[in-house]
Amino acid sequence: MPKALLELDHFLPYRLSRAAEAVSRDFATLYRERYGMTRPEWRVLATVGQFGRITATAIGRHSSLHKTKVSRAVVALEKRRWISRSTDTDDRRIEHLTLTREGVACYRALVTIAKAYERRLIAALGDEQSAQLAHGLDAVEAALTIASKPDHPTSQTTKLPVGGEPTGKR
Amino acid sequence: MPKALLELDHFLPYRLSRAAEAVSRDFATLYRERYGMTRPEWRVLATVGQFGRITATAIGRHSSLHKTKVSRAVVALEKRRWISRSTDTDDRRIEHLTLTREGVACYRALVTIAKAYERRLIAALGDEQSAQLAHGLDAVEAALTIASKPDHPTSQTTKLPVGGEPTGKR
DNA sequence: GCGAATTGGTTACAGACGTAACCGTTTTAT
DNA sequence: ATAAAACGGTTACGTCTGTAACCAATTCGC
Repeated sequence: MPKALLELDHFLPYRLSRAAEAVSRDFATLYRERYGMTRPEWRVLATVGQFGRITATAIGRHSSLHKTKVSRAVVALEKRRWISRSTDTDDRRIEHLTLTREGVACYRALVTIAKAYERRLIAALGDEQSAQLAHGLDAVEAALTIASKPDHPTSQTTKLPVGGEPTGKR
Repeated sequence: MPKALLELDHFLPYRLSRAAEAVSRDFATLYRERYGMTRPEWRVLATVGQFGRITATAIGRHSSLHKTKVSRAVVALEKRRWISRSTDTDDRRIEHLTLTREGVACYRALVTIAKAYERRLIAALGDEQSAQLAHGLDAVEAALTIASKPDHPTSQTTKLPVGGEPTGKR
């Protein structure tokens, strides 16, 4: 019978969550202090910036954000005049989003900040460990990032296949 | 001049956050469906289970949970009669937390589930990549997990030291 | 062509969150 | 000895979150 004890600080999901949170929080201060942006807003801006012209659902798919988060972030960014909408002419449900001139300026600044941060992070980790981390993350994504239930909350992540049964439950 | 574009899906903090979220969410279904527990409750239970007798602040420190989350989770777990409190006799501010009999039973079941999940996860990643991931996470923790401001929100994580200037970079 | 189902996007609501303020207790400094 | 500071823990409050319900526009099935 296996040890009835779990050391939380060696437990992979916990460690992953913990590390991600620490990095996220650290990085977030950079755009929060400077631009008063929230995490979803940063992601949406980054995604619109990356694609130039994109719809809300595509943003959600690409940035792993729940549709309501995207919707709210878009409203906020629109209010700041960083992005603007234009309804599609063929399908009037669709709204295309683009950066305004100010939006582009802000995006450029944020990209610079983001890249600088990533460089610093990688430097702090060391090239060796950074590469290992990247590989590990690749594997995680491969293991449970699949186009699953079309409606699922954050979409595109699946459960790990269940092999052996822990309890007598079925 | 560096490319004014950031590919979000190659951006390390994003990838880390995404992977962590996917795993967390996947794992969470296991204790949520079975026991109707929230993430903070799971962490608190796991921590009390691991240490046997522990205070609320120590739980927060050890499980990277904000003190209010710990407080609320403890209330919830107490209501389910899975943990119980006892005020310290020497210092009446301190409350020691322990698992009740039912709490222990539940903890044991959850540990089994957790370990099984971790095994499945590691199997899905492959031993090689799992090890790399673990090393990468070690590095992240080393890079920004330091006993910092005593009051800081989630405590014990620091900012990355700011070194060179982004603009004038070679 | 027309009702049912689907889709893009927003919103109402209830719960979860973090900040800050707080209470009672202990420690520190004088 | 006592006032101030520190500490363990809870709570009030405004914000953020996800679920589900919703609206309008489009597509599907027949």
